[in-house]
Amino acid sequence: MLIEIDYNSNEALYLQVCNQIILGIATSRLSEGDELPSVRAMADSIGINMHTVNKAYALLRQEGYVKVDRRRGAVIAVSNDRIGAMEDLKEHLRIALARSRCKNISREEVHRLIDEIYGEYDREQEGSV
Amino acid sequence: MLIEIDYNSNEALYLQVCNQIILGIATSRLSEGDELPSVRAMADSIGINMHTVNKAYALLRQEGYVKVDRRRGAVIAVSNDRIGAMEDLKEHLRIALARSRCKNISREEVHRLIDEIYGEYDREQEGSV
DNA sequence: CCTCTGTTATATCTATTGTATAACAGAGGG
DNA sequence: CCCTCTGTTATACAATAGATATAACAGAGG
Repeated sequence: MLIEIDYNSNEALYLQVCNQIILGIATSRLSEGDELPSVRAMADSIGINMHTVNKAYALLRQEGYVKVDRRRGAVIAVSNDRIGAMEDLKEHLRIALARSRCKNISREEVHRLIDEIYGEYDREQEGSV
Repeated sequence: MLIEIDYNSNEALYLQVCNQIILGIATSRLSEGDELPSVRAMADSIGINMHTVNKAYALLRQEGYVKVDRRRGAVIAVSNDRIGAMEDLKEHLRIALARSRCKNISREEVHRLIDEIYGEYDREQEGSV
């Protein structure tokens, strides 16, 4: 899977890598059991340091998106800790929705936006694998 | 309005201040025209440095939640740049929903969560002012 | 004039981020 | 058995962000 780094973004490099892989899983461009490139290969291909990729992989493992074999490297393996994920999402939404509520974005508009994003996920899903 | 700092959080102090004020506006504990304490008074009351509060206020101004008079200090004044707010929300949701989708949280559950959070906003709204 | 406001300029310290070089242990292939 | 690849760890270094501290400035008002 292609990872693209935005150097103009104020988001840390290792988080960009992390998030793009999670997006890859959500859109089924990456599936359970798929192997990620080695930290060195990934670092080479996107032109950043090995340790930065290693930090991203370690975070992905900690958050339950990959498991790591000594030989196979990082393998997509999503743990289903639904309760924790639900709490994390709620905490994020609490502040994100507060911002949009201040800006007069209605609950219905948020619902529509959710559906729109899920639509994007499904659309990307078809053109892959 | 009472601001509470969580020193165990990994969120920056100035962001905690910023977010709690935005939550205050969303729940109508703060209303258009209300004056925030001066940066020095706020810093004193929550036990942090003046510059940290100043950074929070500057960010609130930049994101369009307050205006600043030389004499009155920071005053709640929400700009309604709906388009920008919508884009920001979408960008945040794209990655947040990807995470929850990986953890098998359904679109319907997200919709329910949205309503639940809006319920919290409305409930807090009644017991204030 | 004195006081309060946000703002700015320094300086200092710590933590985070990113890069760099190097080495280690385990697993597999020739 | 050796060579190579894997993640992992240990350093070191530079740059940036976060938080504190002291100090001063200009504007507005009593």
